[in-house]
Amino acid sequence: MEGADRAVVEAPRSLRHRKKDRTRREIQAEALRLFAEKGYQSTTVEEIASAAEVAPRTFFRYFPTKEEVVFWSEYQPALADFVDARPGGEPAVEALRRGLVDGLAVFYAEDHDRLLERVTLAYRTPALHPRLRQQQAVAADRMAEILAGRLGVAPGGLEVRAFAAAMTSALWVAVDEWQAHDGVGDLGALIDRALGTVLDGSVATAELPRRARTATASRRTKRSSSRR
Amino acid sequence: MEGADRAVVEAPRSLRHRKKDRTRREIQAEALRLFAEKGYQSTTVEEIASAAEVAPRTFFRYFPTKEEVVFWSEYQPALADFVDARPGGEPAVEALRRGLVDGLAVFYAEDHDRLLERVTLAYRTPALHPRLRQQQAVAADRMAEILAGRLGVAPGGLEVRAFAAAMTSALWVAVDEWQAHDGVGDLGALIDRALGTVLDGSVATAELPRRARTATASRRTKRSSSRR
Amino acid sequence: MEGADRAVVEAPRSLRHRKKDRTRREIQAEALRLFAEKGYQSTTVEEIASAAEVAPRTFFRYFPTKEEVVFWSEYQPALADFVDARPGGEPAVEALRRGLVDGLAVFYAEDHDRLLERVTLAYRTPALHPRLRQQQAVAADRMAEILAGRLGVAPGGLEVRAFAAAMTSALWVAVDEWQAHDGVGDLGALIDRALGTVLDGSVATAELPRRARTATASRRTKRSSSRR
Amino acid sequence: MEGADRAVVEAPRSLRHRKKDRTRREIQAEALRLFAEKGYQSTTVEEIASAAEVAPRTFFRYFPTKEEVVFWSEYQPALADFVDARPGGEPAVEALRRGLVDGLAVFYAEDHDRLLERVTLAYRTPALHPRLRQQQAVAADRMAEILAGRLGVAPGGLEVRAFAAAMTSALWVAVDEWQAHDGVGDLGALIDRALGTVLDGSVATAELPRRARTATASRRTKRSSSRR
DNA sequence: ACGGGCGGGACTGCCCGTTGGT
DNA sequence: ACCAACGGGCAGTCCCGCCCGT
Repeated sequence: MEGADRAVVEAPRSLRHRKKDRTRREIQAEALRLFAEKGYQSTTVEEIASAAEVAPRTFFRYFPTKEEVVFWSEYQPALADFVDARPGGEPAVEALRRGLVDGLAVFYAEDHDRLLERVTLAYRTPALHPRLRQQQAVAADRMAEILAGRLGVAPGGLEVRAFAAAMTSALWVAVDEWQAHDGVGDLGALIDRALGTVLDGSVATAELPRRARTATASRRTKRSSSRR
Repeated sequence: MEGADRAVVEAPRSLRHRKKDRTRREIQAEALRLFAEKGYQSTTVEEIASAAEVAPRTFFRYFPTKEEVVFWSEYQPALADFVDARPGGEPAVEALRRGLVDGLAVFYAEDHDRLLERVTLAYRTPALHPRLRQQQAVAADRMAEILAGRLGVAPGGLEVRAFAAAMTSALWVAVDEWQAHDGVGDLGALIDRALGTVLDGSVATAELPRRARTATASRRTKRSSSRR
Repeated sequence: MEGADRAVVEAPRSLRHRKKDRTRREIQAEALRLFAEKGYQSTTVEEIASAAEVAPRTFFRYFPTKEEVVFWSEYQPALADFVDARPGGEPAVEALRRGLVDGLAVFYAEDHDRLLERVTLAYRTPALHPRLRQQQAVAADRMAEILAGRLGVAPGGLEVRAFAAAMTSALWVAVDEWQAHDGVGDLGALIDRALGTVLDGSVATAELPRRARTATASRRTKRSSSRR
Repeated sequence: MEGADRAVVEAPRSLRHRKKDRTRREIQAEALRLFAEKGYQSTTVEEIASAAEVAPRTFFRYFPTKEEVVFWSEYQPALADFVDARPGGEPAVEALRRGLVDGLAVFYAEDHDRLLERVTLAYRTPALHPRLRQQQAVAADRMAEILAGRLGVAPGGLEVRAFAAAMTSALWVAVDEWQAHDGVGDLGALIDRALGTVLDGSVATAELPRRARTATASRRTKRSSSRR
């Protein structure tokens, strides 16, 4: 019961704060609209500001960078927290897997379309990838902390960090796959497959079939840079 | 074995290219000197250019961005290639682990100090983290290709990508740990530990000790932002 | 003699004013601390405000500009007033010279270190030079008024203004010299030498030694910009 | 003969340079026009840029600050150089006085109106005073160098610097007086009076008439801040 | 009066397309 | 024909003003 409270019911903010949040939402809405219309790169902050009827200077008061307007959400989901909320009896990996699925329920519930819009925009805009990866890095750090907590070890240890980073990376591959199919398909199942692959060494211990060597070599040439 | 050769011995470039590389090295040397003196952020491209006695515009002809001057190396080692060069008989995970260690031998051999300087600069400069993570993402993609090749499956599959991403992430944690200790310590051993942690599931299946639950909960409040 | 008193003993301000002055001192103290740590330019008003635990807006209520926080002093000495306080029998130039020395006694007495800190900061920070020179200009105007009063002529006259400006300029050169040596050495003596040089014409009427002409000409090329 | 060359005939610049100078003149012309129309402060750089048909960014390539557009002149007169050009036989003070008058001849000759416009704008716009005073400070430093050269002493000496600063200050009072009367009247004569006042201690040694004391005191209240 | 929100203008840094000179 | 310089564009930061509510 208090668990639900913690996640959803916020203290009724002061009127001042409410107004600020409204402005922030307003700016984000206009920005996303413009991004959809003419692309992220070719939309300038000045255009966003004037569409939202604020001064350019004000835009930067609400969002420290242009990227942030894509990544901000009024209910910061913090996937890792759902892992933290799992009961203590579960093995770490189980808590991790189930915690993420718990989180997704909220994801799906709240404003599904807006969320999908932001995620696809982030994944499909090269200029946003740096920021996207930072998000992942933060998530990995957070995950390491939580895991360390569950296991009773120091959070800075190589093993914990490595494991947390590996899990988080696999997770994001699942999200990538999900958005690549425009959000159709069950994200939970994708995550299960992604994490599972790592956990049961099915891929790891497989041997190389005879003919594969050459196939690999020929594929090397058609790499393309995905930068910028 | 000739596979490894292919990665290292380059066709002797045309004289033209050699001259360009010399200029590139020159610019990089001046840039790294200035970065060490006054920091990455507070060194402007203009300063680098004038120190290297080229026009600012010319700087960008040699390096597409300011970041690149840190990441460029005349012998791009491409860790993934060393994995590719492992004999076909090995299980995938073994090839991966040993391939990386092979690569490190080259790393250590070639201009160890300059390399360490660039790596530590990249890891300790927040402004360079985005580019650093992109490097990792590219490595993960490459790894997925190679693994897919060895296993005879399509490189875009969720499972392969997830596994490759996970391994790569763990790898970079090891590198981070290594540079955090200023390059003392055996990078190979660190990598072994990092990858091993993921592969043998020791962390994954561990259960939560009795007292840990509460410790975790109490730790939640004192989170500090590690951004910027 | 009571003239001197008038300049120093202030009516005991209302309690309101006292509180304001205390806040002002508080802000100034934090600002000077930050300036010493990270330089004037790279310290933002916002940082100062938050260090002094006031709103940024409030900073500007106490100090009209960021510069002012360096130049403000709770006992504004107003050098010129000390000249004004000299007895009427003295020749103008004598009053001027002695008045300044009188003022310095107070300077030295009151919080010598804080004063030196502010003065050296002002002199060594290019961004503060404009404000510093304005200070000098105001002092020159005030001096012209006082001289005009002593001589019974209009204060706007060319001659009086020129003379006052000349004296004031020479005075500040002495101060500059003093701070350049970190405040060691007798400021009074430096001022005597500076003013004396102007008054006795020793420099003015000296002739050019034989060889100097060419030396001058050759020196012209190696001028370096001292700006910024 | 080469003396004249040095001052007037420049090496015929490359076409590139000529074009740059033309653009610079163009920007300055538009800026001064706008300043005259609507005042310095209320003219934005953006307006100037668009009037001159360049990008705002380009404005700053030509003039590092908005102030500079007022102070720049294609033939930098460098008053001090004219002092330097006086024959070696003259006493220093005589060279100084005559050198300045020599310089004025050129001033008057070249585009008198434009010059007067810039000078009056600078003197009558409080926002430009800081920059104006910096100009004076640079002139004083230059003067100290030249005097030191003529006298065969080090240019950093207190006496030389003090004397040079004093002379320069007096000089600028004369210029101020001149512009205050809209440029009518003989600037040369004003300068003679200003410098003369300092050199023959007429003001310095005068005694205070009986009644002056009180006059001074009463005047003290009506001081007004000339800031901003 | 005091804090806060907001606006605005100067200025900088990175990066890129174009053009003109050698 | 190349290639450096010129000019442009956009994000972002800082100082400081105005107006609002308290």
